Amino acid sequence: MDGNTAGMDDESRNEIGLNAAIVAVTDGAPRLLTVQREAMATPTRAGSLGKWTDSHYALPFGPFDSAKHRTLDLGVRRWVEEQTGLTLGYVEQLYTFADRHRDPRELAGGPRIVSIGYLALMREAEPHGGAAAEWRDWYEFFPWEDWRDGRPPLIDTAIRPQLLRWTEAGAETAIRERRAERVSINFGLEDAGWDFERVLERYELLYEAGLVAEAARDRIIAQTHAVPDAPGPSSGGDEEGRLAILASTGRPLELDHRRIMATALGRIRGKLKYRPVVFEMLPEDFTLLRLQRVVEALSGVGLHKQNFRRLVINNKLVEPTGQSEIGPRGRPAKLFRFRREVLRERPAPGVGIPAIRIA
Amino acid sequence: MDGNTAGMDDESRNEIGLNAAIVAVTDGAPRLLTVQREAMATPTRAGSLGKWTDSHYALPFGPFDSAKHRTLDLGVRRWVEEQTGLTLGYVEQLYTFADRHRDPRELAGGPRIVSIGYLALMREAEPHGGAAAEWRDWYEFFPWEDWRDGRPPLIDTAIRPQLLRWTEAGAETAIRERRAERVSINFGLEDAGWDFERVLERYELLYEAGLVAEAARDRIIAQTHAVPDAPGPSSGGDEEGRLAILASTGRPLELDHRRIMATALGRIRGKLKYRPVVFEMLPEDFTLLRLQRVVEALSGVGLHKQNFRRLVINNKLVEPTGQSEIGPRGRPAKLFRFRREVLRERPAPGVGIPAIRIA
DNA sequence: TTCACAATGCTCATATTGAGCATAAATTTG
DNA sequence: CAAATTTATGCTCAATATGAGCATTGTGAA
Repeated sequence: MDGNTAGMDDESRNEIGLNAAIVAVTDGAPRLLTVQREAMATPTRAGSLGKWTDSHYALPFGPFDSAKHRTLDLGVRRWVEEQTGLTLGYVEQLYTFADRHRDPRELAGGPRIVSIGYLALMREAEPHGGAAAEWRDWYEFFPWEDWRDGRPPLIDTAIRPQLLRWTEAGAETAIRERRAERVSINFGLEDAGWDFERVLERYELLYEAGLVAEAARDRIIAQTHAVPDAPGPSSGGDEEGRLAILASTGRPLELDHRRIMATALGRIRGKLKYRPVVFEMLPEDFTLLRLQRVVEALSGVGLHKQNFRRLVINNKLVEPTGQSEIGPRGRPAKLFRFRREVLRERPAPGVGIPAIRIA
Repeated sequence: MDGNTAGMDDESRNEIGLNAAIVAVTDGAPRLLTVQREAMATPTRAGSLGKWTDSHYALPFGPFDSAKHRTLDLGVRRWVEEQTGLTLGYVEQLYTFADRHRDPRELAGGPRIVSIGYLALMREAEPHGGAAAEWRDWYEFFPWEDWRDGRPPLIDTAIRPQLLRWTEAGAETAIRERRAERVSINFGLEDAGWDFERVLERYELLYEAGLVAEAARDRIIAQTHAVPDAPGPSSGGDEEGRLAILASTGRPLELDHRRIMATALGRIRGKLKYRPVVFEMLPEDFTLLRLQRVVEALSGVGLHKQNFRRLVINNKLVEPTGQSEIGPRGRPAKLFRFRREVLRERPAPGVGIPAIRIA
């Protein structure tokens, strides 16, 4: 170790990509801002990835440019603005990925990409930028994460069986046990054990088990380019069945963008509980039901209306504006606004999502 | 946006530094692993930084090398092993910083450094590596974060007065209001409002207000090198008083390492509550008091013994081993071990630190 | 008027949490 | 050796918080 950094050789210089998972909720639907991309430079055998083959959605992204960008998040803001015309408000860094053999650009022979993910929360607004920006329901990408109407059946019909098969296909006992434990923790049978924040862990498990389209994609690219030491055709199990379920494990995104999105989803769900981030996604005034719908959309669970209302009011997170909103039916709902003062009064104000209890 | 990345010019290539905040607890003292460094390449006017002038501690760190390192955290593990001889167990990524004008190497005319921070948790063990590795009590670096014996007096005697002075020195009303709010949220008067997780926010506030040694250091370096557009001598206020308190705002670290450490501390404190990470820092068997001391050391608060015990036992986080440990005095304490099964049973098992309540 | 439909208000049983008092099992002291 | 001291552990009680429902109140529509 030599104190100054002048001695760094070229190997230690890297390309840094900035990626933004931009999220909003409209009418109770959680949405992600995607940009449509012309067929990427990454070759895939057409049709081999099932019904999502033609889905070339990506997050807004671009390289970090230290000459132009004073900080990382200013870089993100700039790229997003260029690509979608949106000016971001609340922005938060998620995670930096740089795994070898997980990026199609690298697999295709390019340099290693260091990929920094960002989360941005938006009030609903139409994108009006260049690259065909478009909002899409985010449970399209993570169908197993939406529990608002109870446990999604596809977990037990499609995902678990394949995961168990993968578990058994492990070469050694130790590996099988380790896999079994991960499956049990992340996709366990009892609803009480489902941890809504482990979105990334679940996605990673599916990727490793070869059950999401990106895994198949990366494998194919690696084979095409004969990348040494790359993920081979995954260990054992029937390739047939595995490919068959790709269609039910959601829509893929370009590059490692679904991984970034998984990180984003997990982060939001966690943060919701102890920081008043929801209000970044609501208009100044809102009804309590509207607030509840946003929380439900993000957290993926349905909530008890009266108790939710009691919670936010007792915790003094909101205050009535005095006005009401007349709906198409039913009693008019009072309007509320966020009480910014809580930030000063309480350490960790959030809209606590009640845990599903163990019996 | 052009789909492939071949068009990236040199500006978008960056140096990436990997930094590890390695933490352990010994006898109730939370400790950070530091390496001693020969005088850094960054010139500082000797003596100008008060009593910490001669303190050249740093975190173990080194550049990310995409040829040698398969993933970022493998890179971290490698550097730490080389520099301290320690093999890391639990490792978690914290944050990636790349602000212009916050790194002495860049201020001194070098390229922009992208700095990725990692947190590692260790069981107590002696470092036996090269670079004079050494454990140091981490509240040396953050004296205002240790509330185990109540609110640290230096908050009100030294820090707040200076922060308030800084607040009033704001050029415009809007700036002053904004500063006042941040001070109130982060260093508020009522204990109930103290959020133990906002360690980074507090450190950043002190940095911006010029109240930590690193801020003075960066300012001096920037002036020495006549960096354009760099943080000038901070706005208004008496430079005297500000410099005077540097001695009481803790020991500095090289580069941006105290910032990384602040991130680490905040992260641990948050995670403690909902993931059983403490057990990474304890031996296989331990007494409940030992467990409690570790939690207290990390979280910075004293806990009610009986209630703490009830909490961990009722939540089935631990199980008795059947054995006891005979201490120098008093009734022997039963030994317990971590019940790994909770990971499968409950979504977010942790040792909940009771919040300080609002009246 | 009477309905259907939401929003709001309230109650009740069941945890969970905050504070202490009380007891048990060693060691040290007189 | 008995009493005091020290630490671990057990238990109780009041105050809150949470989970589930039933009840009531405004509105527009039939």
